[in-house]
Amino acid sequence: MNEPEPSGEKRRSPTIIDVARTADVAVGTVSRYLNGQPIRRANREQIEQAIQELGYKRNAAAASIRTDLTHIIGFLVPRFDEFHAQMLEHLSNTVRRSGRAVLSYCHGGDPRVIAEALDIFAAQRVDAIVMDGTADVYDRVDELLSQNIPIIFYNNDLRGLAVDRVMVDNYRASYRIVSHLADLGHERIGILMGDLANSSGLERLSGYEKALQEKGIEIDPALKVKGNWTIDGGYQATTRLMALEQRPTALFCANYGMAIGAMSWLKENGLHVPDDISLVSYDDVPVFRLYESGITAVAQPIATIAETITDILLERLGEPSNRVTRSVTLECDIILRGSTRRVA
Amino acid sequence: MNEPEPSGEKRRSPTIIDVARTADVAVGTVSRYLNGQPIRRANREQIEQAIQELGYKRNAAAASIRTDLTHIIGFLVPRFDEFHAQMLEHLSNTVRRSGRAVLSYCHGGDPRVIAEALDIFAAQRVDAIVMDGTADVYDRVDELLSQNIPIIFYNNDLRGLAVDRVMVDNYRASYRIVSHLADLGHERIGILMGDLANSSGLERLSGYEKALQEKGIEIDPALKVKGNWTIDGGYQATTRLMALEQRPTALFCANYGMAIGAMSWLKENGLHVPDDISLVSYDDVPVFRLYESGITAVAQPIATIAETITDILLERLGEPSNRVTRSVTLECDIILRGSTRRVA
DNA sequence: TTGTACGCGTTATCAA
DNA sequence: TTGATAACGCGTACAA
Repeated sequence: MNEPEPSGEKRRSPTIIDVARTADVAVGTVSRYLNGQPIRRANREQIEQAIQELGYKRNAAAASIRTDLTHIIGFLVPRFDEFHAQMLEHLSNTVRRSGRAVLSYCHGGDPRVIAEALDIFAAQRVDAIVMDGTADVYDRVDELLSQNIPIIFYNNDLRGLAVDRVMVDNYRASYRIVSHLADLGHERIGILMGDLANSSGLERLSGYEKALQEKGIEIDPALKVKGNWTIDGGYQATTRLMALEQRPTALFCANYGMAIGAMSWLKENGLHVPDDISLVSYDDVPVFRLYESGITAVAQPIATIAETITDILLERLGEPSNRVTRSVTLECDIILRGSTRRVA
Repeated sequence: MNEPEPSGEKRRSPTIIDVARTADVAVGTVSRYLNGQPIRRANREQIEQAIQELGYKRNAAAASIRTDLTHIIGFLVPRFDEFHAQMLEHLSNTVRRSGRAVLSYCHGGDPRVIAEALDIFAAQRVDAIVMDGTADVYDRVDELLSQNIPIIFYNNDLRGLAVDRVMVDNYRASYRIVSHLADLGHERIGILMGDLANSSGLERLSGYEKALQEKGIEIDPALKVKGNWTIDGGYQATTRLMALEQRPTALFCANYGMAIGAMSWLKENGLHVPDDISLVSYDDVPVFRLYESGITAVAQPIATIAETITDILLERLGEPSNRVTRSVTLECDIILRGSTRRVA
């Protein structure tokens, strides 16, 4: 349509052919140099000089078309909250050591965006996909798997798929932290639940219920309120819990966002932690050391999760494909601070 | 080396040729279909069925080798703290609307990693790069620019490069919030500075100084302490400030991380905000509503920053390259809460 | 509108 | 080791 703009137009990058010509060697030799294979010393120097001179940069797309390797890892999460952002940072750093980069996508819970993300990952031919497992992806993940793209679930699981998994023991950590509340004499413990379509949401609830059962505390359905992982949800949930005839004396927030929401409500209504109500949360963040007398929380081993994911990734990408999936479950720490108190 | 594993091997994905053969049309027709160009109705149906049947996914690398367009945006930041994580989330969502995805890299302040990231972006032939400007990149950015890769700086600037810029008015926001402290009668106001190699670090300091000058308050060098943007740095800086003979009566933390560090120190030492000391911070986060009586803070317009970046990006990628760079500076809001009080 | 054939920048093969 | 050349999957002139 337009006549070719001689200046300004995206200038053709120099190619391996240009390098070969400038260095006066064959393209095959340059390719071998680029891939770290041994070549004659004199040629190496010629090539290095030519690359420098031309400002040559290998075209990864052209390479991947032959090798079927892009050195890109797809990373799919619902949102970049504290937890997922930290995961991305750690994951970026661990996969970087093997020369890979992370293509991230954030779906906000929208199934269409999830499908879109997986399509893009497929089109980009990412070497592997790391994702927060969620119910809406079953078919598409299965499809990707059949094309032999390694997939690793973390945070939330989805049974029945031949993927690798790196999870934390949500059940046990919740059980422990709620037991702690019960040990302090709390019998009316409210839970701000995440989405129960997520395995972590379900497991954190189960741990809560188990702890109560074990102490012989009746489980009151009115004390189980959905907060949908968000600040707003946590706020609403707290509103409902505190409107009960028999208010809870302690709150278990199943993630950081909902804890913020709960604390907002409490603050607005002049209630203090732990004097007026005890509060514990999943996910430990730096501010939890600061708020009131400190918030007792479950600390997920984020660095270890990222390292484990990367280990599995490298193993998968190294070996000729091995269909035995790995499943790792890591323990969380309970960080005791001052947000709980004993009740009669 | 290994004999070819017939099963398990990364199965060849179906190609456009397979689709053409299955649909009994020519590859050109399929290609036109994929790119939304008009084709005969009967063929369209054949093709759609073939794609479905084969599970065909276009190979983006092969396409990009021809079009020089990858639909990938490179995103380079020092770390994924609250601010940058929110930026990534917003940026992901805005560029998604034009079918693009974000390849992110996190350099942790290491110049070698920065160089590595830019190399990878160049090799991947990203359509554009969005990055936090920093001094260590001058030459490499210039090189990228000469290859006509659009680059947009945000958060921190670096003069003398033909890049687009989306910044906030750090100077003015700092000036306003420090003036607020001065208006309340504070004369010894400590500043926890970020890295002065960053333009935002420098500008926030300048705004602080300007506010003091204007009120006729002498600038005491002892009240200006480096915190290097981190929690630890903020903690250390506060330690030094509070060890002064004449302690500050107010603290201006130049970012969220350092504010957390400062608040940690204050808490450990039994000082309350604002009764014992006033505190304001750059970067607004949800928890600032909660801490003590709320933290007065500068709120950056993150959504608008991301939208502006995307607008510029789309304009750049649309037009035949236009060398006039754009530079946008956005205003920040000052959110007044309860972390300051009047002094004699 | 459709089909053919070539080119894009790399890697991989094979003979030298 | 090296050079020559055939793939790789897709876009796109060009002729039909």
